[in-house]
Amino acid sequence: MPELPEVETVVRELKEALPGKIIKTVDVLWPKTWVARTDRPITGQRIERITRKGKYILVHLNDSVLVIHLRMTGQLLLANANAKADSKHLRCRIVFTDGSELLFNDQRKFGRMYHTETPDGILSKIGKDAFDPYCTVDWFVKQVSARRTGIKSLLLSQSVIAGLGNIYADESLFRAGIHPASVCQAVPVPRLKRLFDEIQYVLKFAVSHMGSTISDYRDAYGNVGETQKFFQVYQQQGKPCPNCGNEIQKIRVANRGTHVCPHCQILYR
DNA sequence: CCATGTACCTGAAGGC
DNA sequence: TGCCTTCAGGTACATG
Repeated sequence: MPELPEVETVVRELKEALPGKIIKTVDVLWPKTWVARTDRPITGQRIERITRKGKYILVHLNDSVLVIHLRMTGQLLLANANAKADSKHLRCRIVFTDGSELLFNDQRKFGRMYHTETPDGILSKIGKDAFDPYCTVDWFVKQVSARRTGIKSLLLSQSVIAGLGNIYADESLFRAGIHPASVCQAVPVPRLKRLFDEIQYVLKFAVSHMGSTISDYRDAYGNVGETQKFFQVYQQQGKPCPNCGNEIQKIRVANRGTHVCPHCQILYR
């Protein structure tokens, strides 16, 4: 489900609602959801601030950090809002001393909440967040042009740019005119620069439209996103390409469903 | 280093 | 109706 724009939308809402709250209790309803990597008690801790790197949400407490990944179907919902707990898929409930709650729903149970003192152990495995000021076009080109892997595979790996998933990788590659199965090293530098710009555009556009809802994604207030109304290739197979009118194809790249216009997107190998 | 397959899970959709 | 297969926004890990 959630890629950078969806996670960013939730983070912006949590930033408004959570700082200052004190954790009273944590109820874990599906044990694998909660990964304790510290012995420090979470109860009694105060929320200082909320940050994000790639698709990870960091809830900074006064004495530890809660690192959350929503994976495919995770939802963080602020109770007391118009969002109600979907009790069937509720995996974790954090209750605050003021009576409000943060609920973690997750139909497929892939999502995780890591309680740790050292979030770097998790975050150092991924590259730079797409919106990190140090994630520049020159840095991106240098990283990508040195690799021999497939371009879509690299974008999905989070190892260079963190935040893209299947939707925005397909949309960015389409806008840049690069076939997803292209080999990184073979893509001309001007094309890579274009790709960097399109990634920035696609992600910012999606943030400004509150992310995409295919089925499960909801923001912290239970609202759906709007970006799915603007997809150019994702789930548009069989429809005409907005550029050339040829049919959008659905193929398999990096073992993922991949949407492509074979006419507009050049295969570099 | 890289590609591929599998595992983790539930549920919707399509074929028969 | 029901049974079976496939697929889904993500990532970690094992195996060549």
